[in-house]
Amino acid sequence: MFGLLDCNNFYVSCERVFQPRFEGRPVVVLSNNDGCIISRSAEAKALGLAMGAPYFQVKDVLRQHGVQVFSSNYALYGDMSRRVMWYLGQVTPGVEIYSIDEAFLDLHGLDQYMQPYLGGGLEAFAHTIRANVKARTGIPTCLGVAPTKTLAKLANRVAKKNPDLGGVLYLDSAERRAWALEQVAVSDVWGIGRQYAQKLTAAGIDSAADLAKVSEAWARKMLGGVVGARLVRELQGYPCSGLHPSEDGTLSRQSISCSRTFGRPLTAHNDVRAAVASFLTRAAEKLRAQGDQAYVLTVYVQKNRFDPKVPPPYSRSATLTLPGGPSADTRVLAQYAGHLLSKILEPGCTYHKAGVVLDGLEPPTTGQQLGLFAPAAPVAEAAAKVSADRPQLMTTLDGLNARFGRGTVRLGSAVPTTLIGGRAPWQGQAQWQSGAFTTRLEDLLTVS
DNA sequence: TCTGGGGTCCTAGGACCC
DNA sequence: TCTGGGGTCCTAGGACCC
Repeated sequence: MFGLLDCNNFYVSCERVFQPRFEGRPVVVLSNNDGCIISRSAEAKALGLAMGAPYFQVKDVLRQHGVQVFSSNYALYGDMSRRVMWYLGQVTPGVEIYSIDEAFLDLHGLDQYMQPYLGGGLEAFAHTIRANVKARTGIPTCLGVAPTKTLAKLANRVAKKNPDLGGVLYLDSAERRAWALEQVAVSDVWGIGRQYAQKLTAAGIDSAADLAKVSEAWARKMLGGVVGARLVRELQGYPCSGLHPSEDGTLSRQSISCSRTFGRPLTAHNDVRAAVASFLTRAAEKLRAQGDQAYVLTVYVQKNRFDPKVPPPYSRSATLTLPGGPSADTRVLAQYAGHLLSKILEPGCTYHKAGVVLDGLEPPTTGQQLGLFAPAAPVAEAAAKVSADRPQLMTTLDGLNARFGRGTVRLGSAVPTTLIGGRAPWQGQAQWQSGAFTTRLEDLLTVS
């Protein structure tokens, strides 16, 4: 059996843990740059506020109903997430962290085992987990338990929609499974997005139960090949995907990116360059934190796609397989990024957003291979020289930034040449950010 | 004026090889 | 001029996820 534990309205719940006066009131959390709504309390949902709604379009509604607005505070959410995941790791044989607020649990063989302890077996165990997460972290959750991941997701969803279930649904019998499948619209099945939902309803497939009845060939044809076939099999109760435990409570990525919409449109290439250098710095930090090097680097810039005066294409990108071999050195990566950027920046263009992506991630190879396949290109030569010089520098830099705060020590190229209101020109708004209650000493709550 | 950010997996098609 | 079958690797793009 698989469990799927999902935190309810996670970001809103995190804010409420530290400011309980917002309990029972409508609350929303906004995306970066205070752009759109990314988390809503039940009360906010009841007001008709949609997920992803742009703030500027709904701000009157927010004000009218006295909705409490927060800018996103990832230092807080990330830390709360680690606490939840850590606890799950203590009580189950395997945890796959699926996202900041969701985890699959390995519950195989636990039903019999739990019976003598909890009487009700797995179902009672699920209730215990949920209660303990709430008691230890303050975060409310729902837990679906079923023979496949897809059914566990579905069970979780049904548990969320039916408060009488007490936050847990265990699909242990064919009858319960059939009932649960009837409750869920096909568009709400895990793996069915907008495009597929449209195709399916056009074909008269409206519920998850309908989808569970289609033939494999039909699923392959309509739902993107093998993915669709697996999805239907999983709905029928045959597992097609196992649990991939997250080692020591962290997630290891196959690609790492960092991108931002700028706080204001940027025209000066120097500003865009500094922004990209700072995004690259962040991406390289994440790369080293997971103990990898990157072999492939992509840089992209975007114009404003919402501006009718700007013709497509909105985005230009350039990708490079590092000629000097994989690297985790910010200086090396930044040099290549600057080079890639020169290929895609156009004079007189106004940019809205930029980003970097690191791919081809692998652990550092032992031994010195520098220079062996040394490329002739001047950029590569310069880059190789840089990384050979003081190889410990990145470790030192990460140590300093961990101790004294992110950005304490930076590359010169990532430092903005001008500041606007004390911030770099690419940094956005975060008008309503709460404190880093759990990770910054100055923000600790005081109890009087 | 203001519209997020970070991921995964799969398929198709081209280049190249024997 | 006609003309095979299989394999690998890479990239671009689509669809989906939270």
